[in-house]
Amino acid sequence: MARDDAPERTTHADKVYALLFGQLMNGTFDPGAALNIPTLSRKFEVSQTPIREALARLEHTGLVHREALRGYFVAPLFSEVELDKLMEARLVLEPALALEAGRRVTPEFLAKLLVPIDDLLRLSESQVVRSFREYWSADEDFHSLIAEQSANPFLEGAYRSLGGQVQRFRLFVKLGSADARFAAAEHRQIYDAFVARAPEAAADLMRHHIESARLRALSDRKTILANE
Amino acid sequence: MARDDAPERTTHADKVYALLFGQLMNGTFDPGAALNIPTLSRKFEVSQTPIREALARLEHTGLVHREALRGYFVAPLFSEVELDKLMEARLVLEPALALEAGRRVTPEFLAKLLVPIDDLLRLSESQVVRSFREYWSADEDFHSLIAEQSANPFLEGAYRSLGGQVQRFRLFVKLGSADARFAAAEHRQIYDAFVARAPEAAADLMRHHIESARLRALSDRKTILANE
DNA sequence: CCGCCTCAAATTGGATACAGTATCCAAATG
DNA sequence: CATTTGGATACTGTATCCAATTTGAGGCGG
Repeated sequence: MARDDAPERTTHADKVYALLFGQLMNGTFDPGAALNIPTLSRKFEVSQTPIREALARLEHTGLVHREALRGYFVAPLFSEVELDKLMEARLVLEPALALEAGRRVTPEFLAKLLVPIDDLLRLSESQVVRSFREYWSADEDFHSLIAEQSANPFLEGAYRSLGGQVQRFRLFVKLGSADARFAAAEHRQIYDAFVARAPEAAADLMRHHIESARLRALSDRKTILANE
Repeated sequence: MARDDAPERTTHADKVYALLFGQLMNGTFDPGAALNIPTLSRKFEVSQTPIREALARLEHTGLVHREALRGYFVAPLFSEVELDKLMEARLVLEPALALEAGRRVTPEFLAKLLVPIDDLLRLSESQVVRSFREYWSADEDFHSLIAEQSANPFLEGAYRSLGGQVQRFRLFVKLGSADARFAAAEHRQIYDAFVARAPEAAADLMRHHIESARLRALSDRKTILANE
């Protein structure tokens, strides 16, 4: 009994999944907070069944975790150690993704890749204070497009299995616009390597980019006390 | 430490998950077969809700996939191309896991690792024809223990995101006992590198092991026509 | 070949059973 | 008299079931 009887191609469970995903990304919920099903059911005005399914599917993103017979909870924030281990994992995966993507460069890929690069550059040069989400969205798009272009679903899947974690990182680290400028420049160098059809160079530059990001993250790290 | 002294507390959803997982691993279902919820509900004698939850959780293993408004299906078998890409992904992840594990070698780790190594060796020398599952279980345990010892939950998670895929591979490739002998020997070499506290050597040997396995898989490859 | 009809299956809504937790009251203790 | 403690009770939330609704697919007649 949907109140908007438009021809929906999406199920309630899909909509709840998307809504919760967005809210978790935006930090709407406190880390560790309980996600109890009857409350969410009332909040989203659907019954408990689609909520339950959406939560089950969110579990593998790392944004939500489940304790048997206790329910679902928002994943806790990262410790410094975890942050470091995440970056180490990215250091393993992303150069390999860049290498494979570099072997499959197409004009369309280059065109699509330019969008998040320019976005990040523009944001970093803007005097206006922007939300973290904008920076991260541009950064994430860049890395995500490369993962896609690797043409290896398993490698891409392994990268995406870190995806939710990467976003939780977003809530823990304050990225200054100076950092964003560095990142934008590094993205551009990787792009240039793609243009030059130099996969190994792209992989090396990606390794360097992530190592730099890791250092920036560890030095600039601050817990989020104020809101965005 | 919660100990279940009086009532053993497992939910129906957990039991259904474990049962389905085992049956999917054993190839009880045909690839691509529909897994419809009412039928499973009758079969396992529980209602549809725990079935639904178990399937949602199984989706992340790659053993099962879902099409919106059409239901759940057993994942299809691998093509040769996919098999190759899976091995490529393992080639990225597993040397890195071996490297990290090699930096954290403990006597307990070595002791636990010896078990699947010996199992595989014993199986490969046995004259009796054994089921694929036994070979694969020993092989999987070996690699899984190393992933665990890496002490990087993200890297380990990325490896495990391939886990179900690795098992689907099992249904596609016929591993002869000759191959198992090679694998057992290679496992032993990696073990020796761990004993010698030589992480880089362990990583190199792991790379070599997976490359060899890849070649063996591609040359020996046969679709499964007969059962185990 | 096309549209209608029928059926099976997914999806959803709500009700129930059950367990764990918090709360409150009163008796016992210092 | 204040404080603590035992236990009963209310409440919250998960896990489960079942019934109702909606959608998709295939058969049948035009």
